[in-house]
Amino acid sequence: MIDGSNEMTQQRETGTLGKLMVLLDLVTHADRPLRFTDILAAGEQPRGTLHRQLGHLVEEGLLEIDGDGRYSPGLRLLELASRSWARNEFRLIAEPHLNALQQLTGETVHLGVLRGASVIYLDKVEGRQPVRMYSQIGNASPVYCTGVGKAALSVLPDERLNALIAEVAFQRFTPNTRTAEMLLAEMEEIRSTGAAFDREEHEVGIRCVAAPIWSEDLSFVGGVSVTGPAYRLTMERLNEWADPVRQTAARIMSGMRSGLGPRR
Amino acid sequence: MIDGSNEMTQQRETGTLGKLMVLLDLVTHADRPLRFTDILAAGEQPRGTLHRQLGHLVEEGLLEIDGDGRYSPGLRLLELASRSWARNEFRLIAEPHLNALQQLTGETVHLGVLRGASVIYLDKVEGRQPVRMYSQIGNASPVYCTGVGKAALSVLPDERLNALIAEVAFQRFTPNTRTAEMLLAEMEEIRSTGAAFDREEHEVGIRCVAAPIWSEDLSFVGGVSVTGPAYRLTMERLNEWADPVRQTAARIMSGMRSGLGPRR
DNA sequence: GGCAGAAGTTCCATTATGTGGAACCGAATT
DNA sequence: AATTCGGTTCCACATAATGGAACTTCTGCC
Repeated sequence: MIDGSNEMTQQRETGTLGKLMVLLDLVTHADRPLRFTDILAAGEQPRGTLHRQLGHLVEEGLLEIDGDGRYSPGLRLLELASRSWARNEFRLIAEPHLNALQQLTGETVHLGVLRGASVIYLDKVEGRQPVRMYSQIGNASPVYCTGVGKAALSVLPDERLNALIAEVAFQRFTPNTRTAEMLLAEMEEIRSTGAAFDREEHEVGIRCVAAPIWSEDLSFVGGVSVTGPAYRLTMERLNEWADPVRQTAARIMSGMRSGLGPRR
Repeated sequence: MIDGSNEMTQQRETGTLGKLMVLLDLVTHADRPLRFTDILAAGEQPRGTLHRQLGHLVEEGLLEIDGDGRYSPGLRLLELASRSWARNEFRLIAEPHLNALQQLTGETVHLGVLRGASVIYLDKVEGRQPVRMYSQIGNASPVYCTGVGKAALSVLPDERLNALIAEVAFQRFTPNTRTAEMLLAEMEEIRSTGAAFDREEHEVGIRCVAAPIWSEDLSFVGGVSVTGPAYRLTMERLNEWADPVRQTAARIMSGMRSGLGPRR
């Protein structure tokens, strides 16, 4: 595995499971239930094979099929994830600190983890909003345009950083979205200050300040952030909050070391 | 497949996937990260086999392994579930009605679906409390001691009802928890009134009233409920709310029929 | 420090499982 | 009645999973 050029060598090394996961991804990523033919057309597998594979996934509850033969994600996924979330050590350690940060700032606080080239949100604490919106938890967002993502990148060694950036397709979400070059340039600043800003780079009108969280061996990299509407979160305000955010990150890391965190 | 006695015939019919799911379940159900040996001791597979299987699951992100070689559920599960939840048709249809019911009662409203002998909570709307998403969502509870569960059972044909009850191991959570016989006896009442009560049967001090929701072909069975502390939810209060709960269920069903629901 | 035992990893001949082309079915469509 | 389309079933074949055993790496423990 320590062959310098690890380019795209890792394609499909999980045998049967890999093929099934491709299907699962296909169905969960679709914005509507898919018919057998739709999936067949995706070209992954021949008819007979596909039919059996889908059958197995349905049997296990990972997919569901309705009367019209349309496939959607199954409840089993929720069940598995629920447990996975409830018992996640990192999240449990972070929870009280996130709450404290929310109280202090009054804005929404996020906890995220780097996974491949995406940030997965592990937790979210909002104020008293009566209206609950899209939960966000479990949601995967691109690294390069989220505070947590940029913060996480900043602690990676150059080698891993470059490898990761190389495999990302940069998409322009707002006029402020970073390109690969801009992102790399920004790393220096983030490394020295220990805080990353999202200046409406993912969504117009949304700003955020984030700090990285990482395990010693970098097997684990993530971050914590405060997010809010630009009209409330002026840049001065964001700067003010950089410090509490960094402190929160520091406390979580200290909890990980002393606690049950991913240690060696 | 149409062999009248479909008893326990369905064991392990999903080949390789089935074996992997057993492992996934094992790890997600454990209350701590498991070592290789722990899983080996569960006796499912011989060493070599198990090693490769775990490797594949880790590779796909369904499991994670820390520096100490301890396995826990992976982030990929959250990612998959998040999408599955966000786009769930049934949940989307129900959402506004759940909110309305919450407003009306001021108590916590749940939306659940029957899956095997468990109720999986699909959504939860609480009052002003900072919403902890996933606190309950995806959670699997026994059918026989939750309002939603009992409501759901009441719309099943006797045959399916009996089969289901036969395979459940009844556990006594509180002095009020129903036995199989009591549950069956109660069905008559629930069927005629269209409402099911949980009179502190799952947790002491918690009551709830629920109404069933089902698709015509019964491919889908669930329910909606209002839950709260016994001191606020007196039995008279619960009776008062039976009607709005039934109405909410009716509205959701009507939404399913006209909307994109699981129709034929 | 070195030894013993346990925990974890790798190997590879065997075989069970998944594969996929082709035939089949049934319900819409013309 | 004939045709197409979406879905399901079948079965000889190839591939991927299996699992026993050998090997390596970690842990104390003396």
